[in-house]
Formats: sequence, C-alpha cells, structure tokens
Amino acid sequence: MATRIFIVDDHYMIIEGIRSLLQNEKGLEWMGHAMNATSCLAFLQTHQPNIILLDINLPDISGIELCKEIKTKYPKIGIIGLSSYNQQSYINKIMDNGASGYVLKNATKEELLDAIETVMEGEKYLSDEAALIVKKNVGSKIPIITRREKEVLSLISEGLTNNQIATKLFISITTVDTHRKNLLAKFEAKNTATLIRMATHLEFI
Amino acid sequence: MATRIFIVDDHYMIIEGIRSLLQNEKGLEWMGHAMNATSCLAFLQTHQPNIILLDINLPDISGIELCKEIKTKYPKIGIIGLSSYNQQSYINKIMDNGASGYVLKNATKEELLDAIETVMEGEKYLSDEAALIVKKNVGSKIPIITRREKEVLSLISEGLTNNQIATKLFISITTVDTHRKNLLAKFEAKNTATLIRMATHLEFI
DNA sequence: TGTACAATCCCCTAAAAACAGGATTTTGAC
DNA sequence: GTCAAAATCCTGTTTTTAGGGGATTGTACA
Repeated sequence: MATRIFIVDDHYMIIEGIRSLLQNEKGLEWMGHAMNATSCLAFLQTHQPNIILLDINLPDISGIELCKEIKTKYPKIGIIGLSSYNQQSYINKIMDNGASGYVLKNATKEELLDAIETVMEGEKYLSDEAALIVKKNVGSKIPIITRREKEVLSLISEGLTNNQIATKLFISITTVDTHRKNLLAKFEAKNTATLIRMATHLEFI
Repeated sequence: MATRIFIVDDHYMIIEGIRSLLQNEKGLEWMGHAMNATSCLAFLQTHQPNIILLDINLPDISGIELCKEIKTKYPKIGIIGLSSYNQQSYINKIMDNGASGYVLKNATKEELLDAIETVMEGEKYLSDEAALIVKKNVGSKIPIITRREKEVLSLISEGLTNNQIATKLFISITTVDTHRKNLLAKFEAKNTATLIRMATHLEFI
C-alpha cells in the first residue's frame, strides 16, 4: 500500500516544491495540503494520511501545538517537522511534542524520502544538519527560569537598567540584581550580551 | 523572445516549488538556480538572465548586498526580491538597493507571473501583502554596518568584553569602544541588551 | 583632488553590571 | 504544617559600559 502524504505549510512555493519532489515517487500518494492548522484538522476528520509534513510556523496556531493535537487525536500518523531554521529549540520542542522526524527546508529529495521511509518504519529521523545541531548542543540545556526571572529578562532585553526595572516592578534594585545574577547562572552566560543572545535563540524573548 | 529566469535561494524546496510553478509557462525560460551569492555571480559571468528571483537570506552574503552588486555590474537584469515570513522589514532595503519587485514566498503562481511580467515591462512590482507590510512597517529601519562592526558585534554577542575583543583583533580597547558606540548609534539601541536583541532579530548574528 | 567613510587611536567621567557572600519573607505543593 | 523554592532585600568591591569630546590614517569614488 502506498504511503499517504499530507503537507501543512502556509508557503505556496514550499508546497509546490515538495509536491514536485514527491509527486512521481513510487509508493507515495499525495493527499494534498493545508495552509493552516484549522483546515488541517478539518481534513483529518475525513482522511487518514500516514505521514504529515508539518511546518513549524503556521499563521493560526504554531506547528508545535498542532503536532501535539494531532498526536493526541491520531497517534498513528507520523509527523515530520519542517522548518527553515535548524535551531535546537525548534527541534527539541517538536520532537518532544510527538514528532517522529525533523527536516530542513533546504533538504534534498533524497533526504526527504529517507525521512519518510524511516518514519514509516517506526523510527525517528533527524536530517544530517539537524542531528549535527543537536550533537553540537549536547549539554547545552534549556534553563528553567521562574515567572519573575522571565519578566526581568524581558525588561533587560528592552534596554531597561536595573534601576528602571526596579521602579517598574516596585522592587528594590538589589532584588533585580539578584534575579539578574540567577539568570546569568541559569543560562551559564558570562554577561548580558550572551544572556540576551541565548535567550533570543531559545525563544525566551 | 522568452524571458530568461534565474533563481537564487538556499532552500531546495523553494527552488523546486518555483521551478514547478514556472516550468511549463509559455514565454519563460528556466535557466536554473544558485544556492549562494558566490555561485550566482559566477553564473552571471557567462549567462544573462532577464529576471533574477533573489532570496534575501543567503548563506554567504545577504541578498541585499548581492542585489546591489548585480545591479552595479548588470543594470539590465530585473531583480525580484523573495522573502520568507519574518523578514518583512527587508522589503524597503532591497527595493532601495535596486530591486524592481518583491514577492512573498507564499505567493501564488498568478502573483509570481504578474510580478515577472510587470518587472519585464520596466515597472516596479510589490505583492499585495508586501505592499501592506511596507505600509505597516514604516519607520522600521535596518542599519548598515561595516565589516569591522559586524565582527565586533559578533564577538560582543559571544560574551567577550572590550578588552578581550581588543586582544583578539589586535587593536586597542578604545577602538573597540568606538565600534561599540557606533553600533549602538546605528541600531539606536540604549545598551548592549537592546543591541543584541535587535541584531539577533534582524539576523545580523 | 576633494570628500566621504572606514578604521584606527586617545582622554575623561559617570553609570551600570558583574562578582562575592550573605539574609529574610512569601508562596505553593505535598 | 512542613519544606523547598521563589522572591525579596542587604553591604560591599571591581570591572565593564556608556557617553562626551576629540584626532589621524588610508582608501575608494566621482
């Protein structure tokens, strides 16, 4: 039986690109596409693909949320995350939410087919580049920060000084300083520059 | 004579998508693609397309830089900027650097053909969405920074202090300080935190 | 042959952040 | 009700950045 493929992406050219790549492949059945989460879920009420290629950035809800929802409702469907960015945070997030694979949008036809095949066999697939990123960042954990710390972090990134943050949050400067110290420690950052860069890349901001 | 189309994008699926959309169109000749600026410039030494579809995010130099360079060397070539979702603020920049059009990557075939036709007629084209975004984002400037500034910016983001940067680049601390001041001024940032956040979001880092 | 700009260097002061090493009070979960 | 974590506050010192004002060299370009 042919592997039924469905794709969710809001970029017309990506949809066309993947369709062009996969259309004439034997053993694959192109089921079509959805350009947002809502119409994807609507489609799944009446159709059952084997594999969904799922973009992480969607106009309505994020691909990561959608992945979770699909996996809850239809655990049998294999989901392969699709993104332009080979960022650890994305990869981790979608894999943690039930995805079976992750492929970059600059992947070749071979990689894509490889991913589909691997996932159909019940295994997990990470593209070479994605795997490299994960490998590179082994040990670089995603810090767990508190509500208050997140608030302070956000204000730091907006350019406020400890003094200004203290006034804004009705707390003492020394408290802000302590939060700041804890943030630096949790992110294992040397200074504000590294802190903000890491926080941005990990999407804390 | 057919309109010769060339595309520069580092995303394989986008290349395939556009090829799939345009391949069978009458009056268009598909010349192929480049996946970075260097090979694009190499290609142009021996070939002369009418239209280049140019992605703004390239692995080597930015599409904006490349646009400027192409326009200087080959003023006759019409350039249509291509953007993925989050870089809307680049529209102004590439148009200022000689591009004749701007199309989002979720454009339909009709929009794409419309853009090509319009640019071939010597006029400028902005997709509806792009035009809307330009209207929305009036005032969001993208700073132009020098090679050295970029280098310093990068080292700042890695957590190095002025002192360490000076040592690394074999220059005086005061020079690093000056570059830093200029960066803050160009980004209109109050401090390092804002600078790094803006630079990250604008993909300078 | 100007002129603009990049890159380099200098002085000075004030402000802010980083680092060290504490402590107390809320708050939430069990 | 206990216990741990979070949030609050403190006193210090040292380092780094921010901001103000300059200047000189070299190069590219028109």
